[in-house]
Amino acid sequence: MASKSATLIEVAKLAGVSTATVNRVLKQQGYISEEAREKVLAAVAATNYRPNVVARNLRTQRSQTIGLMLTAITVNPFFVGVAHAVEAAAIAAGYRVVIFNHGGSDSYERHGVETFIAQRVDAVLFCTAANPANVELLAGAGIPAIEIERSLTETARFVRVNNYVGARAAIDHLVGLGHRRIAFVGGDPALYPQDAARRRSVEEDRLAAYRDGMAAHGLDLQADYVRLGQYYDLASDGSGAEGRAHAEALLSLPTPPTAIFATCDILAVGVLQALYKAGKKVPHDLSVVGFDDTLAPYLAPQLTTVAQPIAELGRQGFEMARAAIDKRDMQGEVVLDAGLVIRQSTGPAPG
Amino acid sequence: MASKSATLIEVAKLAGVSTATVNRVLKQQGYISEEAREKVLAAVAATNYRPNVVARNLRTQRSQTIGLMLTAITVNPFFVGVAHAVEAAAIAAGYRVVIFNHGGSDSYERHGVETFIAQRVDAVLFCTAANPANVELLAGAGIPAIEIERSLTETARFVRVNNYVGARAAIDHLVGLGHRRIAFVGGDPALYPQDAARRRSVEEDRLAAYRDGMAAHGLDLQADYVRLGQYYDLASDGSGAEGRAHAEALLSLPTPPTAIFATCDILAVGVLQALYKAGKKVPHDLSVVGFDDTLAPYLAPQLTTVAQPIAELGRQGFEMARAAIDKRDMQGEVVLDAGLVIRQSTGPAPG
DNA sequence: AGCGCATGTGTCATCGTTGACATATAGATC
DNA sequence: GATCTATATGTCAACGATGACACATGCGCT
Repeated sequence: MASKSATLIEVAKLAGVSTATVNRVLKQQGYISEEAREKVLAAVAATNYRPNVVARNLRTQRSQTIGLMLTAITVNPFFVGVAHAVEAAAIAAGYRVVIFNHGGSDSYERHGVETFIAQRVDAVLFCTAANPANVELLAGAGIPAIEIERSLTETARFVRVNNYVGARAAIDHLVGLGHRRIAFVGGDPALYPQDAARRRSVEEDRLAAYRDGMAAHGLDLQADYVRLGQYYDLASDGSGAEGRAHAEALLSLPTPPTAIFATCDILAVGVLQALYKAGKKVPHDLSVVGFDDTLAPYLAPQLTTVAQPIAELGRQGFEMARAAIDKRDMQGEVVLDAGLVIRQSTGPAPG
Repeated sequence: MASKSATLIEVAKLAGVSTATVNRVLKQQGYISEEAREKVLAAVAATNYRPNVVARNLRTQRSQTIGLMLTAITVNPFFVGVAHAVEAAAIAAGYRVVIFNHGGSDSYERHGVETFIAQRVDAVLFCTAANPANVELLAGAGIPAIEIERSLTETARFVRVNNYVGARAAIDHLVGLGHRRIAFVGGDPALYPQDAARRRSVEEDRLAAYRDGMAAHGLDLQADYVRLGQYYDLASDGSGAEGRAHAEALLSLPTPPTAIFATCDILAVGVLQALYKAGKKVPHDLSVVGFDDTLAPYLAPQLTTVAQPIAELGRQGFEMARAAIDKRDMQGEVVLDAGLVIRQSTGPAPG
């Protein structure tokens, strides 16, 4: 029918009142007579009026939009989970979310942040930032920034999981099953950006938990069993090549491990693929533990893994953003629990 | 520093020119003297000016935003791929994307569409709509709608893959490997919404290809081998329960099939899980083919599947939206090719 | 000199909503 | 009867960018 929505002015004209009255009726604030209310509501219905959010945002200097900067949503389902949780929380609170994937590129991330600023988003969540400078750009524009999972700045609020405790649970589980030759396949601290505040990074935390866990159980640390690198190639589609290579190397050692702790489910998938190819049965011949709990439903055998509370990370991230927008106080760092989920890929040590 | 970006007026004042001149410099249109250009550019840099997109959108009556209505991004990576492709194309063209997941709920989808209208998005893509009425709401607001993958209306432009040809390739491949007992595990046409224009639906196409393919090769159609239902439970996390149940039923038949064609990778994953649990080796004992090519990199064995050109679906969808926004003519329906990708889950028929 | 055209710049209404402010009436209180 | 308060409504200037329109100036041509 009408190819354009009516405006407030048209509604006011039709109802025979002023725009202020229409506004009061719609906002349910101030004094309105029953008669006026009815006329306005009738006019709203008759014209199929819908408020123009663009005009409102200009007038109120709020966009009711938050920016979400992701690393690569197609590569790791972790980002999908975060995006969905943020979106759900945002919609429930009357906000919109605009998503950007930087794919590891500084300059692309920068472009995204500039777009966010031009849009006057009310806050930006990073999961995770490619370059701290891009996070800090926002401060200059008066827009709060929140970091999820990995923090690169000293200033932005930050929500993450307790990587150390989660990783330690994986080691304890494997040791409890009788494993003594446990390999670690994970992210190399040197390859991933560090926290400006020198908090321990994701990679450092997980690796330290492995080392401490082994030592606590009186087990040797074998350099051969520690394999560090990337979690996945950002340019690819998360094909598991890194995990495959690590597992192949481990299998070709004179004394291969009986268990592999991969600190990302995508690495774990590569490990499973290599084991499948080598004819090893999981968990009969080798046990595998992952980290994140992002792919479990898709795998056979279903993966034992350290579960991140992904939905809660997203929700908390949004809450922090809201608090910052409303200028409410909130603690600068929130740490959530990560706990082991035992499924089918771990079993008693062979022999 | 400045907690607010400068406005055009402030830039103009600083540069000692009018706002029109600043505008001309920034838009690179009309006549500008070199001197004026330099003054303006200097003022822009000095004030760290960034155009206010909200104001621009109000003035130009364009939001440079498109809405993307998805079914459930956390359940099926197919939607992730589409979202990412749409986003990439949109950003390259200077558009933003706002995503909404209806999760199968009519009323939630309706709420999303109303939000899109209030935001004055320039177009909306559905992948896929829950209710045709929600798609048609947009026509009333003068906003073009495009359907991706599945069409429920007669009016919206539509991009999809050739499901019939893709499914037929899967059957031909299995027959070529010597399989004669081929089961079909797929979506029930009765459970999924139909096209108002009575084009053959996704489910009808894939099922027809199976039937025609079997007949073309002179193979019996066994009712036991055709298992129809949902692809996955929208409320869950795509855990493969449906596929597991189908595969277990098929394995318990007096004469089980030697190959299973599952018309969705998530169904195929469930099938693989059931086979794993039953101790069947893939592809030695049974071959499995999926559809979509969304999970291949995560699985062991890597899945032979009918690949949808997901990125191209998203790109084309965006192109259609753009054409509609610019009021350019474009064909109402675009059909892309779906082709088989042979990996590790199919092999010669046993025996 | 007079005209046309290319070049360069400024003015200002407009987009639709908001909310501070002004105004008006009726009833209550002193 | 004067003053105060609660109720009810209207006016209008923002918000910031855009671009149609008007107005210059200078050059070349007849």
